[in-house]
Amino acid sequence: MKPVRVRFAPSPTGGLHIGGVRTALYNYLLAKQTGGTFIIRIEDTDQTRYVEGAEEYIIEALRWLGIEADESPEKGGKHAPYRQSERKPIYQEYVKKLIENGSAYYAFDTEEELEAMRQRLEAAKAKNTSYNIVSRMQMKNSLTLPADEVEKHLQSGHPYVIRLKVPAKQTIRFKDLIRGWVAVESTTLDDKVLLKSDGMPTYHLANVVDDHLMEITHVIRGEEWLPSAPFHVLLYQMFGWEHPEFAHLPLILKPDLKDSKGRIIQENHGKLSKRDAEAMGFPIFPLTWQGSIGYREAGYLPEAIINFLALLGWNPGTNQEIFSMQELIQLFSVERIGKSGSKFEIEKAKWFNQQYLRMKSGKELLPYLINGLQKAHIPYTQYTEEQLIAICEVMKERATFPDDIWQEARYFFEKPTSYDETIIKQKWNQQTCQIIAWLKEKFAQENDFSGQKAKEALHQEAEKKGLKMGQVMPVLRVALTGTSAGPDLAAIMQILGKNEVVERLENALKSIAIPQ
RNA sequence: GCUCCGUUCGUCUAGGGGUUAGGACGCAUCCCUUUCACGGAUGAAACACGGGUUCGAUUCCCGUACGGAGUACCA
Repeated sequence: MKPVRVRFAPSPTGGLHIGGVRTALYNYLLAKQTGGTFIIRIEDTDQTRYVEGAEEYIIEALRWLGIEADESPEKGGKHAPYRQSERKPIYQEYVKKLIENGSAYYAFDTEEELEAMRQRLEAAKAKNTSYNIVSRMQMKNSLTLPADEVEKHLQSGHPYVIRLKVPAKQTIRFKDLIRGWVAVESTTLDDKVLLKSDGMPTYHLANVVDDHLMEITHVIRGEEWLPSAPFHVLLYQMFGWEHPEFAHLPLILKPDLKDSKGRIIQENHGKLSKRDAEAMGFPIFPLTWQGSIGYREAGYLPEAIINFLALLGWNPGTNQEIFSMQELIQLFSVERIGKSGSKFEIEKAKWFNQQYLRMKSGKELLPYLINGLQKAHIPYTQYTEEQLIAICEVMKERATFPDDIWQEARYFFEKPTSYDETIIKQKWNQQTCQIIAWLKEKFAQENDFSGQKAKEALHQEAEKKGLKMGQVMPVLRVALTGTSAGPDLAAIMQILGKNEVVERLENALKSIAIPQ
């Protein structure tokens, strides 16, 4: 495939929605695969919705995920500026061409007049209540007003918009890379506003002009744009330009509400929204944004998010599930994107997270551990770096998130304050107590303590006393950690070290009463 | 309402005129294990419906139902 030029064009109206991330990802993958160019363009033509910091946030969020632009407002590029608000004169220049060739016209109607028109048409039970080929002849615009009056309005600074003059009886066809041929009758289209009264372009104008000027070859965007694609095709036609390829991505849908067993409590439909995500307890933004926790802060790894998102609507046709960004770049293809929306099931994302967590070495996990401990104000200076790495190694198999490493094993950092009652009731007795006491003495005298040796010693002693491992190991575990579950005891003792082990055994012997 | 789009296990999906309809997540059972987790094995679980076309349709065509998106001087 020839090198493509694609763009991700968000509005800086808030945090970057996870659906937007997937759109950016697909664009990025195609660009990198073809040796093409991935552009970030900021669509900030609605000044009323502009949010301070949103643009920086979007760039930073994509960067965290490993999606870096080749051309962007930050980086620049041969088609700068990449912020639409800075391109205002360009749109005005181009829309003039449309006026000149009769493809667009001035409209002077006030908001009240537009509302009146809608109500009139609704009352008349009209099928189409929009400003269109029929209704425009009743309105105040350069099609109905005499030329001199139009001129007068324009000169006097009377507010106006420029509207697209949708042609009569034309079938607009275009081929969508995902959906195939889409056809719409021009009669059903309305005369969209191209230039707003504040002189800013609407999405439709800005998008077409910029995509053409920036030599975009493939427009890959969400399905919510499919209904307006005919307008864009029309605009390309009117400008006398060839339109880029279109690919409209299926939507990401909200998941059903489920209980802990995965049974559906409530079936949900519709586009995933921030509200839904927050109500169901999973992030919607990559990074925390204005109090809404991000995937990063919730403990998701960027590789996992990328992998999960890549497979939400696309698949390579094989049974492979785990993909690095490099593999995705190699394997991605627009043809293999599905047509229907995908429900966003966070359980699968967690599974990916677990997979990627396990692939990391203890050393790679160390910063996550330290960060988590610091945040929770849990002291850890009693351990060397090697010991902390060993904790990561031993815990990562049973963790989904980095914080699980210490949350599932607090006993590494704090001596047990209570002991699992079930185990105590079942196995804490005269005999096992004796063994623990014996072990304590033995370890205390040991010069060359090791977890493995300690475990073996226990093994032998238990055998001598005619006890099974199943009777004595849980007792040792509960004495050492207070819990009944966790990693191999030899590993735990190794990390804890001789003194700590002896001390904890002593504490246990003192504080646990033998049940009657 | 109108326009456009869609529909394979609960979910993400593979497949495609003749298949025991495949995989993954989740769920269940068993094995491994001192335990939890990991791992392994097994299981329950799907072609929305109705008409065509055809020797044969889940696959192709047409309807219906259901779902979604759009319908702003928002993107």
